[in-house]
Amino acid sequence: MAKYQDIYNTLLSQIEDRTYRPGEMLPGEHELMQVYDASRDTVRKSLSLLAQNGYIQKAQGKGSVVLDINQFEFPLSGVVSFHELAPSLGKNVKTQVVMLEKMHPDPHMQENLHLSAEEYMWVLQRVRMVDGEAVILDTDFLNAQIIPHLPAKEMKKSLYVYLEDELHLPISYAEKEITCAMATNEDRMLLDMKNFDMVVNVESYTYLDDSRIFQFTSSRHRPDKFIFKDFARRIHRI
Amino acid sequence: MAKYQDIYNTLLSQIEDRTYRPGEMLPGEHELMQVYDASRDTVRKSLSLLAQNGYIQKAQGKGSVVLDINQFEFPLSGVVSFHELAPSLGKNVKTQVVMLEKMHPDPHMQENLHLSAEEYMWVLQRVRMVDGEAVILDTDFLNAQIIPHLPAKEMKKSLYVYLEDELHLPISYAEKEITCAMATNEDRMLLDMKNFDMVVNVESYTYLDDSRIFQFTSSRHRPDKFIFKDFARRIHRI
DNA sequence: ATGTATTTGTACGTATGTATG
DNA sequence: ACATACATACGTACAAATACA
Repeated sequence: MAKYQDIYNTLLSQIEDRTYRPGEMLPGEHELMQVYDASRDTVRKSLSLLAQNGYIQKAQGKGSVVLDINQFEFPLSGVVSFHELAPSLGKNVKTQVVMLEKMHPDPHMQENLHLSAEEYMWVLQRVRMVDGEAVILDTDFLNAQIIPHLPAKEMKKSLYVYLEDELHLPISYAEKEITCAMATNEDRMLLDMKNFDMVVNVESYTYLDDSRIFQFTSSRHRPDKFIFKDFARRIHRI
Repeated sequence: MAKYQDIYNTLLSQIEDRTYRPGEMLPGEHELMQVYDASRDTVRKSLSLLAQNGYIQKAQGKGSVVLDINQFEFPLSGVVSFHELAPSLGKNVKTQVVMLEKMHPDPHMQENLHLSAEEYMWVLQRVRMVDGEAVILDTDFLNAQIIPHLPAKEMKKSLYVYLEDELHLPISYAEKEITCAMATNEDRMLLDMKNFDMVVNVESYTYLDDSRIFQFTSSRHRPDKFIFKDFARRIHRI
């Protein structure tokens, strides 16, 4: 763990446990240098990370103020798995594995995962139950050349925990696309759709450190249970 | 313009005009130091910005590879206004101003915009037409203490251009929340809803450099015309 | 209104560590 | 084993914005 990451994690914990409350100023950079026995460069890296992720706002001549956002759950924002954010939902959350198969990709998935027809992919389908209702249908397609084994019992917990902690795969970044779609028969079979006739479809492509794609996921949500929160800084060009 | 921003903008232009194509490597940091007569620190700041925004992927020991995303439009991602992204939609786009009024905020908006009952806010309602169909209903609530005048004719173009170029307001960051909602009578009156009975509602809170909130926006989209793309890097904690 | 101290922003230099080829 | 490239960390200096006496 690099020093600047240590400082980032410590400050983040202190923001989350309200040692530093929204509206309050963080200690200045010089003070943090002394507290953590670090150079200004290192302290500034940590603060920049906090600012990027929406925890603080920096202001020249003033200091860094703690923002009062990020106090709620941040479903789907960033590259976060369902089980990582489940605790913050504070609900009764369960996962049912509907399908787990190794197969050849069809032409569409060959393109999505950059596979040839002879190679293999995993297809993992899971239903997410919140408070006893089936409200999310996740279908994952994984490059089986990168992930040879996928134990079914692990999949009831977190795919990401298995990939990172067991396989030490360096998950790096993701592209996501959110759209609406009409509910399919599969949606109606596997989800408690009530009277809704649409779903929110979140498609994501996940990449490793070396920019290899290893996962494509379609996550279909019942519309009343869907929420996406985002924090973004404005980028001024020219 | 700081040097690192210059380098960022130059490299970004070169990525967009395909001087550097997806899959290709950028020049190494030492080469960029010579090209731009800059220190390594400065070059690295530029590259980090490109990586944050999804244009390149850096890899220790290898270099920086250009990613092939961000080639499409990025609707709503980041803090971007409708008119800024309209050209990338490449469609026939028009805006109708439905309402522009200065009034006192109700209790709900007093809380959203941090206003007292005696202060004023602007309410700006606009319908976005794409290819002749009314598909987006934007309702903006703006702190009238920060923005005293709001000329109606400017609003047919871009609110953000007016706020930044005319008023020099330092727009800094935004929180957004995407949910689904049943279409209201207002939605059905102002939008071409076809047979859809739901809308996608994007609520956003926009802040200035000093963390003052100055805008709350509700943007209601017909579901078949809604798309949101996101790029996110995984943050590893502890 | 002015000057001074404080705080963050930018830029440069140097050294060492780590991953890749 | 070696060279290359990025990552981290330390230092210094000055600029720009802010706060305050």
